[in-house]
Amino acid sequence: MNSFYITTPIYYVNDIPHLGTAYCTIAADVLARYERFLGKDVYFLTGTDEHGEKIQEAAEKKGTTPQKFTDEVSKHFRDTWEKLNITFDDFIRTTEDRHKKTVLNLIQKSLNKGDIYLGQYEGWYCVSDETFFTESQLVNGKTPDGKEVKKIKEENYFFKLSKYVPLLKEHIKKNPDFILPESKRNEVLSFLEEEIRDLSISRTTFNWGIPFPKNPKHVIYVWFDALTNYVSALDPLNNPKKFEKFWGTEKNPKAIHLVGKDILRFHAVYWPCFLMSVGLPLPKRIFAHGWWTIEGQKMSKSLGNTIEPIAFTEQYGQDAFRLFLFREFSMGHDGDFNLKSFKERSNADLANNLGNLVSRTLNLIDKNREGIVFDKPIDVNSDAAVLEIYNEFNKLCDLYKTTDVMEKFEFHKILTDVFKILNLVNKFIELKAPWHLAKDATKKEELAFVLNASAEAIRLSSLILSPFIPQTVNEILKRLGQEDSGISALKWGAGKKSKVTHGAPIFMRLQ
RNA sequence: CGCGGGGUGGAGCAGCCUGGUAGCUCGUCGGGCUCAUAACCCGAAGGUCGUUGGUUCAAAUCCAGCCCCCGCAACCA
Repeated sequence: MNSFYITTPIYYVNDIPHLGTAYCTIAADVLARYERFLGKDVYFLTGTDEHGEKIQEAAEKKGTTPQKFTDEVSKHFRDTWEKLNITFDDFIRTTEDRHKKTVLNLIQKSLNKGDIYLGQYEGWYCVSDETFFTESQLVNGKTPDGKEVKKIKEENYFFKLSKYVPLLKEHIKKNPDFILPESKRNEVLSFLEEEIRDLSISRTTFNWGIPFPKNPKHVIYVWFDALTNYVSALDPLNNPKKFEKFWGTEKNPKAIHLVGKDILRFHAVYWPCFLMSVGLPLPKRIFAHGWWTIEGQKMSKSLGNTIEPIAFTEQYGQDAFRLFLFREFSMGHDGDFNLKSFKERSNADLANNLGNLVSRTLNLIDKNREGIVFDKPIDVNSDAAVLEIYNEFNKLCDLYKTTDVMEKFEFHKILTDVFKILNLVNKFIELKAPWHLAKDATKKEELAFVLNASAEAIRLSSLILSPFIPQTVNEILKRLGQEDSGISALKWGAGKKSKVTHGAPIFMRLQ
């Protein structure tokens, strides 16, 4: 079945959307748009994580109920993604019925299997910080900043994580692309070499959450609750067909989880073990992306240096923002977000290279060929420069279509190549000087050839760029009189005869 | 011996897995073009790819040691 499932983490509602969450969500959006372009049936899931002690406290502070509080923040996330043109197919909230029911169902399965037991959680509690510390976090028997701690015992449910670790190790070793990038995979494997303790999966210290089956004194803690969203969104209880279609099978898993590096362990260790316990296939891939600093500094609320995605894109444009995120750094590494690089990158790629190429080409077609384009086949073998462009495109299209590069989030590889080709086209125009050809009545054929070839190169580049800069690409295709007809149009010569519209610059330089 | 990431021309990055002309953007200097968004094109200067040693006909790329920088309490992707 030609289906595809991509997820972002569900974002915790004690914060609002910022550069980090936008980065992750946009990356998932790029992949979702790409897969749709290939013609697949795509399910793109994002959402919000709404339970837990912090939410309960935050609601109390604001003098409201947790439900009202989460309704508000969750809506803010949803609105933000909609304004950013994120093409998510579903938005799950952990406070929804479909989610709660699925969580309870999976917990019950795990209970039935004997993988969950009631035990004692022991930890060092600091009253003034209201926080638990592990033995290794303590400094001279006190918190890192020197406060008193006391030992506390709490009754918790535990999940037999250790039981599944050997199976998980085997799975990771057998499937080199299960956890990516490779450095993160190694990190997980080395973590699994350590002694893994069973995981505490319930709490009795707060009640904003899903009550534990037959023991409502306990609330299901974040692991079993939040992670399960990836399954509950597909509503396996009510819609098993949908679930199978997008979750896939053991032999053909579908889910790609995109996560931040900070939550990799939960996704790469806890989540697969839960799935094994309840007898569901594992996801196809877990990809951990890096973090952004802002103007060289760590992003933090206290510094007040967070980037607010709506305000930023309203000022500088969504496409410039999207492109920068994936062009400047490779995913999986950390990067720095600074305005100077952002503007340089946008001007170099979007205004000077792509935008100006579109301008000069459309203008020449408009003035010298009555706006007619793609009226004759382009014989690529008749000209060395066009042949080079053609060959580069074939290589790139092959790479693009395999899905291997895109599904490993190696976006920068594709982007580097596209802009290299666009640069070749600028060189080609310079070499042929169509503005001279236009003055010579005997060179009409050659002029047609040059302009058709340039337009074709622009058309193909646009299609490849469409997941990354969808608005700009829409406009370019519109001006070229072409429709985005998907993968079938992604081959040299597929441009349809039409009349171009030569409008204002497609992308202005940023000052 | 804690863990992880990184050290590539002035700045920021790619290349490293699958050894074999060191590439991209910006910046600097000189030139060209005039269709186009002060854009576009050409040329030049600038790197012993952190360091030492090893493997190899050949190493930025593989192996070993060393040095330096960053992250590893919380908010947080």
